[in-house]
Amino acid sequence: MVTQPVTVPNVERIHARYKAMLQALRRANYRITPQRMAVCQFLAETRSHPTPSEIYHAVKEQFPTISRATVYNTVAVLKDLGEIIELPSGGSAGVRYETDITPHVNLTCMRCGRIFDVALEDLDSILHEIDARTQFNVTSFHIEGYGVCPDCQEA
Amino acid sequence: MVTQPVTVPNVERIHARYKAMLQALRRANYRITPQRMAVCQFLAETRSHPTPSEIYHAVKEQFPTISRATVYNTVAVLKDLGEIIELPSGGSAGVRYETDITPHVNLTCMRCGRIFDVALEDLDSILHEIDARTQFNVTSFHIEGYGVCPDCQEA
DNA sequence: GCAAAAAGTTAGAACGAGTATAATTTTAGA
DNA sequence: TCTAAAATTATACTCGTTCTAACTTTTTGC
Ligand SMILES: [Mn+2]
Ligand SMILES: [Mn+2]
Ligand SMILES: [Zn+2]
Ligand SMILES: [Zn+2]
Repeated sequence: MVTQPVTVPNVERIHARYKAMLQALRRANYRITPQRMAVCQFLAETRSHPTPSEIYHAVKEQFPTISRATVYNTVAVLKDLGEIIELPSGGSAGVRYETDITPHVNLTCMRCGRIFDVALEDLDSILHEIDARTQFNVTSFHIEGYGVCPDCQEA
Repeated sequence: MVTQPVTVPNVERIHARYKAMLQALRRANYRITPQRMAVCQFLAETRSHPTPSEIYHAVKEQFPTISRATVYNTVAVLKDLGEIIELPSGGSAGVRYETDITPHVNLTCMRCGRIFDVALEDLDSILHEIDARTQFNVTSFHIEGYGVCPDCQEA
């Protein structure tokens, strides 16, 4: 039902994600800078699948001197570390970042542009089937659906 | 095994796809121009998931006066008609077009960049499950896997 | 502590995919 | 053949992303 499986209270989940991101940076010998902390904080809080520009503006409010280059650099590092996932985009739209790294399906509304999360069991049965049928070494995969969200169907 | 289910001989399949594209254009009252025929010809032949730029250069060899705008216009029309599918892309890479509209999974090799097709049964059982679990009206969806192809694993 | 080296941040330039525009050419149908 | 509508073309433009070089901060070695 276009909701995320809420098993952990939000405040705790956010804090856990934030700590995990910083921990991942530390483990890979990246330095923990105020800018990176601010970006991680925002990414841990949001559920909006933000674009780099949205991250930039959000962080800028609390941290007015941050530059776009730092945002791009930080998300690139977090992506390499597997803490966030880059969502491919079509046409001239920019990329978005997936901050919920638990396997799920993203449904993009072609009217309002929002992305909704759907938990689906057996997601990795797909991975197993691919493994069984190819010599390809698949490290990640994602499923995107496109259509019209409930809100936009009414209007 | 990173192959496409070859049920129809290639030459016939290509010709059938080509005719289907022109037919779709005609049905929707688009005019059949030499430029559109050349683009459709290339799209029917290729299995390379080409970018607009690759289409442009390929068609330019047989049709030196074609412009990029015409390529963009033509693929937009063919996409609207459902004859090709736009594959979202990450970062600064351009979109690619899926010319095989039968449901299958695309596996992208992160070393060599090639995209491989995998036929997978139960693809639309996923669609059904999404339907059952959401109010979202899903019109299309696709699955992409990322990893290392057999060739690149050896090297 | 102090200097040198390394890593990170920053503003702005550069790049390139994709879109918009307007003049010209071509098509389809009467 | 003639005409109106549609398509093609070169070009300008937009904007997301990457690159660059100067500057700042942090770490390292003495
Ligand atoms: Mn999501
Ligand atoms: Mn494919
Ligand atoms: Zn919507
Ligand atoms: Zn490869």
